[in-house]
Amino acid sequence: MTRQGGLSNEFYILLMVKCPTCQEVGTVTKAGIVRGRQRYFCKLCAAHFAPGPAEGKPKSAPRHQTTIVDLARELGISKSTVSRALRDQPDIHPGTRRAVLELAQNLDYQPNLMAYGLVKSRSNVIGMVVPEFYHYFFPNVIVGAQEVLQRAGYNLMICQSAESYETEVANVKTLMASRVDGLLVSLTAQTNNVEHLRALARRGVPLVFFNRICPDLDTPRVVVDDYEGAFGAVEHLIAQGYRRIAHLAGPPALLVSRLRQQGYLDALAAHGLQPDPDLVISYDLTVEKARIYAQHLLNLPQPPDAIFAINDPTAIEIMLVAKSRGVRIPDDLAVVGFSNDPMSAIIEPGLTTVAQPLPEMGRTAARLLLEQLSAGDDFVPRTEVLKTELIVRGSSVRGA
Amino acid sequence: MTRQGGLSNEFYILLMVKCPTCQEVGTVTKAGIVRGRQRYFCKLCAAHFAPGPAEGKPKSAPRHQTTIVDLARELGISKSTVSRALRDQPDIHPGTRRAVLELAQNLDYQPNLMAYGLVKSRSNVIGMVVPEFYHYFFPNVIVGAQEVLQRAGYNLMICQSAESYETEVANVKTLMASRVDGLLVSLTAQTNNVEHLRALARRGVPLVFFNRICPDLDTPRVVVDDYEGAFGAVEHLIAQGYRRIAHLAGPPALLVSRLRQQGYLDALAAHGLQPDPDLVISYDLTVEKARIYAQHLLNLPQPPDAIFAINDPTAIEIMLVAKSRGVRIPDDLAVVGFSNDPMSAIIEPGLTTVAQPLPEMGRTAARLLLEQLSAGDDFVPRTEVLKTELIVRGSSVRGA
DNA sequence: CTGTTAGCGCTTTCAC
DNA sequence: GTGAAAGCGCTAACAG
Repeated sequence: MTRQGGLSNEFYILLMVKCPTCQEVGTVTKAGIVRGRQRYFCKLCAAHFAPGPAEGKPKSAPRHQTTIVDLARELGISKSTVSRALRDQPDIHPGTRRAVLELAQNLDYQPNLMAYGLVKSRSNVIGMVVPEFYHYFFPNVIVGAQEVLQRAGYNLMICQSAESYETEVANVKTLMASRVDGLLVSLTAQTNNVEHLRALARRGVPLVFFNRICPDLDTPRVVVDDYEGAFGAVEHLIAQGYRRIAHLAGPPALLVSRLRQQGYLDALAAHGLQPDPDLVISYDLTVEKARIYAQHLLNLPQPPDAIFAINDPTAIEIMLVAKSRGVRIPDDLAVVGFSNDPMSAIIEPGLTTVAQPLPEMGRTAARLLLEQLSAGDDFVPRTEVLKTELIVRGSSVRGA
Repeated sequence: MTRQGGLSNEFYILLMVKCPTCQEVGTVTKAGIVRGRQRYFCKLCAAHFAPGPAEGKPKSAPRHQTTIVDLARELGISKSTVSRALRDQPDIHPGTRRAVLELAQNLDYQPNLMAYGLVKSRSNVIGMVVPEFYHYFFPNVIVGAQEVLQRAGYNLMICQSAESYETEVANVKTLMASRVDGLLVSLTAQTNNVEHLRALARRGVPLVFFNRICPDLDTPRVVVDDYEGAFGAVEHLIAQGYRRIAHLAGPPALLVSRLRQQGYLDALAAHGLQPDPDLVISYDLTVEKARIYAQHLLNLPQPPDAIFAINDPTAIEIMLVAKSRGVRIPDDLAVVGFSNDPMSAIIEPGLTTVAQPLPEMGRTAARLLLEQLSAGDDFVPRTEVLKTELIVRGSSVRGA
């Protein structure tokens, strides 16, 4: 019996004590675990922390899952009749149906989706590929997508590409091996070859991109109005009196980056501000780089008086750097992010940010996929553009 | 052609403009989209935002996925030989193997995992049921679990029970219908009937609990040392001179809650402090309730001078409430959380918290499952206890 | 209304 | 070395 956890030792004890978990006082009859600080659990609770007794373990596990053949045999009818009864088909004797349903219930029958999928050539599983799900963004999109898909009888299989192109390709491959019925994809920041996806699209595999969409593929897409959101955010900064506005942008490979950057530039232009190339930096969205570029911007001979960041994690990193240097926000420096990550409400001052309807993005992507699934070749791909909303907080309002 | 997004209108334009996306200047030849603020995209970019032309769309999609029969036919050999070649079995002519592998490559053959699963009675999919994945906690556990499982050739199918018992039961059912090879489970806060899981355990379905474990089931488990972590956190508060220490606890249904609470109580006792029942409140982990109870505690005739919270979201809510009332942290009130959510480093003052090795928890749970998968009935369940670490920040250190 | 038959894509004896 | 045949659990004609 090996142990990998942080445990040190274990032995049997017999002692009158109070169990720290359930408060029961009595004789400790089971293995207790000794750690730096000694604790004695009651029988029940000790069992949770000690290796199980393997007592009642059925040696030859009755691993068998009930099948329709079992039901048929039991009822003395054919398996096709069982199948029909189970799927509520018209031509079936009510009595038979009732009997089947009842037995299925009793024997805890669960249809084997693999067998079902094999004959129907569909898995009822949707694959999803996201770059990461550490942050606020993707988990919330996933939640929305799952809501819609679940309701439609689909399961979600989620893979994270970890912002790696190779992993993304591998993920897609794995999902296709599982014969997912469709794919929800948000590209990595380094994906510029989309042959792995183009091949699927060509083959007719339903494909929906969201957020990190693929410009070269004629598939449905869900995005927020990044351009508009960025434009509005920068316009807000200008309205607040900031003039030397920098932009910490994402990698140009992402359309999102390009659109937000263009929104930034156009907003400056619209208000007669000359863009300064020194104030626009594209980076790879890693925390370390965010810190470095924030430092860099603040070290400039003529530092910016405001920074519009590609997203909230970036903006927050900027704020932390600024604060650590004694740069006052928003007096010396305004900061605006993108996403309305909960952190933006927590940090002080609050971070002004462009909110995106995340679960709605997931829901929309899922709906688009379902539509495509049912419409088949008649489906005409389209792009859904969701609205953003500027959330103004202290980081961009002087004297607030 | 219907539109659901926030779009208003669309029409065709012909104009010399600069595309806001790619900067290309030229004649706009494609559908542009008019919004509140007008924008004209270049041909390429416009395509992203306009409904696709459905031009090159192959009407009768060659949806067919290559099978081993295709390969066999093409090579004039039997499908069994192809099967053997594909899975690198011994008795096969090197030349045949090479030919098969090459053709498979060319025809982009992907084994059908459903068919494979059907004959092997295994899906190579692991199911996971988590209460939520909005917060920091579960996504990070998932990442760790996925890392290990992926490497072992398994896919993860994740369901969220949304802290609802019924949903949890439904999730487990769905996953079992997909014939997942094993289950990674973290219970909802309201699950006190575990028959749905006991049935699986009895049937020999590999089952690992993590974090929100099930005390009544003799399965492998992964937890952090909640008792110890809580004890240490409260001991720290005492060392800092706080004496009237409250505890905002989780629902007693969760062992995690009970253990942390006991750690709290024992730490008080160990330092000769009398626990005050008014200062211990169990709640359901919803934000609204956190706020209410935080208010309640601060409204007490004799309010606490410190609060140990069941987790970081709770602690942060407490801090927000305190700050909004002008209660100074840590002078008037110390706060300690549990989890080391990134927010705890962002909020001011920084939140002292008990860090848990999240991805490690996922990895350990996955490893335990894999072990069980390969050991079968010989597997002896055990509980892995991971270490916590107290991260001391400003919220609990006076004059810091 | 129900049973029979074939087959989804793959692995696996068992022959040759 | 390779092929033929059976079968995983289920659905879907096609007969009765």
